[in-house]
Amino acid sequence: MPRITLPDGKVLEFPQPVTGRQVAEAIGPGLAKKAIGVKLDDTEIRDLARAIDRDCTLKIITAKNDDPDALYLLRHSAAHVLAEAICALHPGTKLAYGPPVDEGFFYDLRTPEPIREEHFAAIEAKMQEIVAADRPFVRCEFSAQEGLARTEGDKYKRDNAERALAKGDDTLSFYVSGEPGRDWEDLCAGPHVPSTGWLKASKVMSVAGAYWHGDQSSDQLTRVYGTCFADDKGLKAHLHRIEEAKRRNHRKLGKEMDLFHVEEDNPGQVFWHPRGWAIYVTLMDYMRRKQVLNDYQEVHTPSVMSRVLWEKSGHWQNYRENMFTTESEKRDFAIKPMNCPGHILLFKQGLKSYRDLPLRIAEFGSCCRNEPSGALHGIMRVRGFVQDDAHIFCTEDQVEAEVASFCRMLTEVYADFGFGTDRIDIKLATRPTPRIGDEASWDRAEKALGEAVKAAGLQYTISPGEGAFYGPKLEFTLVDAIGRGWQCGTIQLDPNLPGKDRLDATYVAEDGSRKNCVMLHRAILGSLERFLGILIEHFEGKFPLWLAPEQVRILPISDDQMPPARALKDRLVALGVRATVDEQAGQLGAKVREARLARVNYFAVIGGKEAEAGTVALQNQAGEKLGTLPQDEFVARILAEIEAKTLPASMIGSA
RNA sequence: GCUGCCAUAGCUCAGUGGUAGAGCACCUCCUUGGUAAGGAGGAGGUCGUGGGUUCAAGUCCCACUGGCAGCUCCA
Repeated sequence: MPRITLPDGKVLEFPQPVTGRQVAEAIGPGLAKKAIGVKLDDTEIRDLARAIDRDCTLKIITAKNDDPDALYLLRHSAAHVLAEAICALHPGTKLAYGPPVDEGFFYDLRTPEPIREEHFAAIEAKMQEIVAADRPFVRCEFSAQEGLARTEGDKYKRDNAERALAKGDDTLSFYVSGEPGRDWEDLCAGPHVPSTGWLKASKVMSVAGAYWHGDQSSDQLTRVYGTCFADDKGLKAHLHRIEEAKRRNHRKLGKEMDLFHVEEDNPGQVFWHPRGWAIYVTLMDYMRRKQVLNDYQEVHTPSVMSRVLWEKSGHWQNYRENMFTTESEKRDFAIKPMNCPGHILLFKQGLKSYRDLPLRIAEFGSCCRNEPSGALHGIMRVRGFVQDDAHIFCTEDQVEAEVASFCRMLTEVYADFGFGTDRIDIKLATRPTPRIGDEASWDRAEKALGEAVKAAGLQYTISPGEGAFYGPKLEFTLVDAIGRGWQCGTIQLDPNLPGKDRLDATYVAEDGSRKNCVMLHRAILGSLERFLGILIEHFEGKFPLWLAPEQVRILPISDDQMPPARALKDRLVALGVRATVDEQAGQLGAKVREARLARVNYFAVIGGKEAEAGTVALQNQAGEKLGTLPQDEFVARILAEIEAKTLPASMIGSA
């Protein structure tokens, strides 16, 4: 006698097991028509046609672009349609695995001939046929034995089936797209939408290689990516977002705006051009100021350190293949991939008292990591980079307060770049396996981090098992202007590295005894290179004034205004403003066009009238004409806007 | 690192086995102008590198390097 509780708290009672569809019908026929599945107890998504025989809470899932559960169902089902289409067009195709993912779904399979982009149109046409036929997804359940028999000779599906059984399932389910025995079927746990007709807004996106179970030594499969939305509108919006991402690509804008380049013979290391470096330095100066205000002390430690030190820190044993090494007079050295060992050595100079703690040591640490070539990506993932790194040496009792104050500093910083708390996603990564340390200290550590986030007035979710082997960590992900997430900030509790067995960082406690401190590894921007890449994409190269590489360009109308134009530029430069004069001969229209394309924030026109009156005619990057104003007023306005770190009008408010 | 795709002028790209092209940028000259392109001329290339097929290779084949996408990785 299932008692079913609806999201609004209403309870429906049924005399016998019911299907999701029957529940929907009981609520209303309109809803039943729109329903594509149900979610039980907020955890289990099920087919509409499956019977429910227990008490539960239930949500009817309808096809909506903003409901992750709906997208899950649609995409999982679309993966079947894709696979069926490929099987039809490429006989002999072996199916492996086809789950929904963040932006859509994929299907891993092995085809007799390689699938290429030129096949997409045919695959999509076939998919549309299947969708138009509006065939039902029919769940067929078999006993373990019968199910296994059905996968006989099919390496991948057999393996999937065995894994499902090993996991504890006692039956195996297949989904038929249509009529059992006649139409295409696939071993699949489900769930699926009621019929293929729901999958109108599907598209094949790309093709890539993948390995069976992600194992490089295993079979190479073809992974075909697709996506699916509730309707055309959702699909179009998605395709538009992809176009947006292309337009904002930092590699493209970096070239276009002359910010940096990477040499073909030196992959993974950035050559910063004057304009890019101007932003970089601004970022660094800004963080330096923030750190001072938050009681950090800036230091600088060596880039190359002896193997002896890396052995003590454990990096030589555990991180070797990611380090660039060198040698001198028969001794091995490594370029630092991290700053923590150096900071501990620095901490250990002189005797530290409990009165010195917490001690916050910051460094714009230039690190090199020998990343695999395939991982490199523009300036986002490089082999040489600088972190806004700092280590907080403290006692276990001080951890919570330190983490809370870090959270406050971090939200202030992010807000200055236009990421308000609604654009920060916080995860608490908890104890992994394997790990070191006893359960009680993990309990305390995880609790301290969680409480600290709350104390800072923020919310977090748990990321189970994702902590470092030595301690839990918080990870801060920024959501950019087009909704993409970028993990930047982090704070990790580490009792290991400063511990007795590693670098042994101690202080004299109140009772005169020596105690080991714990340390917090923390960064807000992460890698400056990567953060700048994120900013380029977030702002589409149209930086807020305080960050912009060229803040003001002065446009004289003719050579006669060159002297006053240069004088105004010199005045601005002396005040720390990044200002230039367009010295080219040419018409004003051309100069305005170039200034806008170069994403200069403000351009100040000086013609005969302005020169005489000591004014400028002002326009901004967006093309808004801001009128004619006295030069004094203009200068004051620029300085005020830099000081206020005003964000571009288009970036204010959340998306 | 693995798989697939890609590599032509500073940039964006065309060139489908038979004499290397366009637009923009650059240089020179003319033009001194009022808010998104004034005009004329010029220079610019070992077609990523190395091998092979061919009478002939930017074009076809192989390897390497780099880039892109995905995988994997990110103690």
